Amino acid sequence: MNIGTIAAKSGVPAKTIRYYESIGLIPSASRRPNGYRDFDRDDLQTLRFIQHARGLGFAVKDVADLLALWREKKRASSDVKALALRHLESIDRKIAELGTMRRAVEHLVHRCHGDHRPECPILEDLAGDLDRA
Amino acid sequence: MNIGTIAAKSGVPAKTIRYYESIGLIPSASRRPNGYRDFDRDDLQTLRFIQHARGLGFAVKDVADLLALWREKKRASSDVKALALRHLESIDRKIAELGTMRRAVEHLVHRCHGDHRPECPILEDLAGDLDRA
DNA sequence: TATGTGGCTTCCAGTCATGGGAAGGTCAAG
DNA sequence: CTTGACCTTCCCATGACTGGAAGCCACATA
Repeated sequence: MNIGTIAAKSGVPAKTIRYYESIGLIPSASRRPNGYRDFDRDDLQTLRFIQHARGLGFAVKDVADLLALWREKKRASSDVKALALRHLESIDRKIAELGTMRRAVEHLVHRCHGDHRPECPILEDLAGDLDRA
Repeated sequence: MNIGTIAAKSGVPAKTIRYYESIGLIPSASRRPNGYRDFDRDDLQTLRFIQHARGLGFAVKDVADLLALWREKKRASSDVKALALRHLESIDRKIAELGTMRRAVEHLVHRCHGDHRPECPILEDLAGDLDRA
């Protein structure tokens, strides 16, 4: 299977597959006599695994750990769960941060008339009071 | 005012201030005979403005636009509001995306026993069914 | 057989918003 | 006079790719 084929089947762009190979996330694909990479069904399954994990927001480093766990038949599911829980917490932190921003921005937006006049509470708030802090 | 002083007063690290100067977000600071940058109260106000806007999640490019609007006395507040609304929408998109991830990850976490055994629904789900798609 | 098109290869650079650290000049205190 | 805390410029690294150049390879058509 050429890289373009496995890219289409896995949803991972060819460019990204080469990148994953270069950082060691996936093993180096075997080569045909003409130098082209040659992928098989195992590679496809690995790339789909990666694609799913990335889609859930796992960092590439975490995906590497998940792949190792996946291949390790003597793994403890607690290790997988711990990794996923850490990820869940990091998602929650990001959501909380965005929520704080969202409320602040929305508050500003609501106070701004949004017409042809220059007066704007958004800019006034951003400017703040020079003698305040 | 030396860069370290304005860094402390604005909350923007000295390193970042030099970077902002290099990309033209702030004007080039004047220099003392010894080559040190010399900042004044206007610079401090500008950096505080930037710091607030960045804290609300505005991209540096957007901050540049906000700064231009701030300095433009003949601005229309509708331009400021439009920019803020676009930002609000981008925040909402990110929150929605993270929310989707959160639900999926949480679902997996709940189904995983998390003990010494290797069976793990998280890995099974990530692996998917090779003959499915 | 020549030519075109598309796929494959490697390598370099850019993205975004910094942070780290090296090499070297400056300044105030002890 | 030497320390230590500043300041300067410069280049490299981050994360996770993406774009593009230069050049080979494969196959279909004229």
